[in-house]
This record gives sequence, structure tokens and C-alpha cells, in this order.
Amino acid sequence: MTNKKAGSLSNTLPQLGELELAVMQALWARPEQSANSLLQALPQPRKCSLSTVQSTLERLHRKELVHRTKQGHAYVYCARLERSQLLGRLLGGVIRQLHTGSLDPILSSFVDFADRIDEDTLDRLDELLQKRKLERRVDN
Amino acid sequence: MTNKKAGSLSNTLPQLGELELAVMQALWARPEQSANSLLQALPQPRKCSLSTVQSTLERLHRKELVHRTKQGHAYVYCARLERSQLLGRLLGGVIRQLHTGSLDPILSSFVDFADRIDEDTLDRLDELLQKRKLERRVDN
DNA sequence: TCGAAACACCGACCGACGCTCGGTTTTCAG
DNA sequence: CTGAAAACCGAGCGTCGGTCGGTGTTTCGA
Repeated sequence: MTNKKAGSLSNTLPQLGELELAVMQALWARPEQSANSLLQALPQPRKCSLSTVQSTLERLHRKELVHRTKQGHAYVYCARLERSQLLGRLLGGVIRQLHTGSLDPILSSFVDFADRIDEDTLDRLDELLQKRKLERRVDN
Repeated sequence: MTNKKAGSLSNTLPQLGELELAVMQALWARPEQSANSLLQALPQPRKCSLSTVQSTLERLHRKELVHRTKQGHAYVYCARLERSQLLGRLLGGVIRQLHTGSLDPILSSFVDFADRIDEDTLDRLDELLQKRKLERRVDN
């Protein structure tokens, strides 16, 4: 019947495609680049036309992930978010989908995740945590 | 020209649609349900036909997120992952997209995330961490 | 000054996905 | 054996990311 809407992850930050991600990576590696420069910077097996990069940049711009200014007749782009900020947003999006109201399962899931990675990761996480708590105390 | 592949989040767990998520929620709330029962359990504004729920279940099954067994002439479904496990996977997927090789930024992003949520969250995270580290020592 | 090069902009098409459903076939139970 | 309930199949739709070519516009150097 008459379709309503697919929407998928409505509450979530729009997911990033492969090329979009590659472009962001290139932009983080070196800020302030033109579409053409970005095209060159793309990893080997990622060759496509300038148009493709441009429309990807356009999409990224609509998603407010990049900022652009006219420099002569061409745009110069730069990322509007640090890599870690984007990661934080995406993490938040995923979490928001599956939250239960309580924070514990989330925290637990993450500790679980860290635990599975590496022997030292828990310790590293601990260090960061202590440092953060210290900073917090100074701020207040 | 000849299209190659869209793929989007190739390395990632396939994203879940709205209905798929709703079905999983219902399944977590009460395991061992039939398609029909699941249809009834869906939240109010989520009314659709049995067929729709069935094909969603089929998709979920292909994604190995639900397990099913014939009970009489109908399937009975149950989730193959706990909510927290799925969350962990999804988290891992997002992280894998944006990792830099070093784990630090990830951990940092998460501590950041926890910090922004609530005053006590850092402490709670600390508790869980210490508990986990203790358990680890016992295991080894 | 003028023309080519570089770029933005537009529209088109493709494949993948999730959602939606109706019709057909299978299957079980009364 | 018959009817209801479910599975199964296939179709269509909207959105999204990727891909590009053509067209118009701006710039800069010859």
C-alpha cells in the first residue's frame, strides 16, 4: 500500500558511507583542503571522479560535518568535528537506540568491550578515568 | 558508469531499522514469541500487517539476531543476543570505523561521553572498572 | 582581452536496504 | 477432510550512498 517512510535510524546521526568516512579521514589528516586535493588524498583503491568527491562533500556539508568557504572560485573544506567528537556522537546515537533508562548496562557493555580488547586496556581506561575525575575536582 | 558497490558500513554490523529494533525490544521484554504475538506486542503507533512483521523477522534471522524453531506450524522466535551484547557489537562497529590504531582516543571519547551524562557516572564507571579488574585477577 | 582550465552545480541512474503488503501455498488441528 | 493460521513469495516504494557527465560560471595566464 502507500508507503509511509523508511527512516531507519531516525534518532541517530546519519550513518556515514565508505567514501564519506574516507573523506573525513583525509580532512582530519590535513585540514583546509579543496575537493580536488581531497580526491588526490584518497587511499589507492578509492579512485573516483572529482564529481563524486564533490557530491560526497555536499552531503557531508548538509550533515554539518564539514564547513566550507569560497576561496577564489573553489571551496575549501574543513571538518567541523574532531574525530573523537564524531566518535562520541555516533556512540551516543547507538546508545540512545538501545538504552533502558539505566546507565549501568551501557557502562557495563563498554567495560566489557574494553576487557575483550587487550590486557592493558582496562588499566589504561582506569588511568584516564582517574585523570578525568581529578580534573573535575579542580574545575569545581 | 558501471556502479561498483555502495556497501556503506561494510565492516559493521548491519544497521537495524525502526521496526527491527521494536521487534527486538519486544523479544527482550518477553522471549519465545510468535510473529503474531510480536505483532500484538508492538507499540501503539507501530501498527502494520503480520506479513510485515514476518519479513522483518526473516531479515533479523538472516542477520543472526534471532533464533527460531517450528512449534506446530508456526515459528517461535527468540533473541540470540542480550540487549547489552548487541549494544557491545554496535559500539564495536562504530569504534572500528573511526579507530586510529591507538585505543586511547576511543577510551578518551567514552570517558568524555560518560562525563557529559551525569555527575555520578564517572564514579559508577570507576566502580565497574575496579570490580572487573578484580575479577580478572581472580580468573588468572 | 580572451580562451582554456578548473570548479560548482544539476540531474540522472544504480544497487542496497528497510518497510509494506497481498496473494498463494503449506500445514496443522478439529 | 476442511478451514484457519501461518509461512512463503514476490512486488513496489522511499531513502541513501556512490557514481558520473553535461552545463554553466569564475579565474587566471598567455
